[in-house]
Amino acid sequence: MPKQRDVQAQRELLSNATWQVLAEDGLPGLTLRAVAERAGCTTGLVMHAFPTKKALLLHARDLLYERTAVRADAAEAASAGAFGALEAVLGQAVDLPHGHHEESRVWVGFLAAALADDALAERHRAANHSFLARIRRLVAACRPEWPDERLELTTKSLVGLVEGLNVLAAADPAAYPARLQLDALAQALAELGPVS
Amino acid sequence: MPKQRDVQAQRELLSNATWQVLAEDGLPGLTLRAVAERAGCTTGLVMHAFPTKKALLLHARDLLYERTAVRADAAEAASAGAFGALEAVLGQAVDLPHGHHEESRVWVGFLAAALADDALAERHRAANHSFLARIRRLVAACRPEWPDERLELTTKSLVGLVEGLNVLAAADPAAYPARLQLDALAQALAELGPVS
DNA sequence: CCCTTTCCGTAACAAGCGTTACCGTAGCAG
DNA sequence: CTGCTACGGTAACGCTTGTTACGGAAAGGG
Repeated sequence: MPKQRDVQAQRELLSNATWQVLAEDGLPGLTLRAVAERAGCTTGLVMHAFPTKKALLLHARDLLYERTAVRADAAEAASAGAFGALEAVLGQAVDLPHGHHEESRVWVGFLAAALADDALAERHRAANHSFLARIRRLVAACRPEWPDERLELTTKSLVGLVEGLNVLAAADPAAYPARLQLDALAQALAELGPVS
Repeated sequence: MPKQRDVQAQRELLSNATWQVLAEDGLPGLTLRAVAERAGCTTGLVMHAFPTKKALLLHARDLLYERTAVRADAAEAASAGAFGALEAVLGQAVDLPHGHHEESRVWVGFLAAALADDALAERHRAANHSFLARIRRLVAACRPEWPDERLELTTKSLVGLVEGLNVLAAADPAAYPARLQLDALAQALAELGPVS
């Protein structure tokens, strides 16, 4: 039983390197050699941890979704009441404590890649549907009397606003600072507040 | 005075081909050969019309901005009153009569490219600032009594919502149909309606 | 009708890509 | 300490990329 490795740890390391390259150099700069260099290894290791570049991208995309889901769970659990949870979950989506713009840039990169790759597109849709379901559940808890149609409209409006602000901030941080994003979110949430 | 060509018409043709390739094959498929094939010529013509690939992308980006500005002007001119103009301009941004998803895909592609290219990023910012100024002017006409801060917040919220819905619809058309986008826009515009 | 001059398709270039094959090597079993 | 085996770095492969150089063709002036 000679040398053994931790395949899962390697994949996580490489996925993290993928994010960093994607955030810094964008989609055209996302090459296996750049990822390997960022991870401190060579393409040999990358191709032993993943069969192909697409597999690496899919794993990195899945890991991004898992981490955002964990963060949203934490934000929701740390809040009191449905409205507070809604504020917390959406708020952390537009104002991450660390590396916010970086994550938005990564998100845009994956989105652009998904427009040309069905597998990536499906992961994007799954992640977005999961996020939509979470927000819809919280909105329904705030306004139990609302019919399904209004629930869906408000949910998708909130998600659209948050993702739109993130996307615009990624390309123009000066025009969309964190404070403005939070204010915009608060204004959008006004109709859902506990005191109607 | 031998053979002469219409350089401007060639550039427009190639920029249109660039959009089509970008919409269909995404950013990774945007190669000079693909653009040339789509335009019905060879790379020779492309490199004679533009000195480099980046120049082609910049021209295509500028042309996209000009056309959206023309459409917005037309929508604004055809409307009665500031609120009607606001509805028309934002409405045509989320529900284009022809090739809506295609244009959103192109927009996402240029955005992703801009994250790695300063020149493209500056064009994106300029276009977005122009759109912001237009919306802000119309919002101000609807609510002259509002202070600058609220004007800016509402303007950027509206633009964020519209662009967010467009981006999400580009990757998941089934979840964000045109009707839902228009309803979401109408809800966001409710506070600006002529009858308060 | 010819000639000149511009245009543009052809084909090659170097560089970089994802991927593959190979072999030195590092680490555990005995 | 020795030997075996999975690991991973090296280097090459074929392909595609953006870009360049060149030559045939086409069109307007004399």
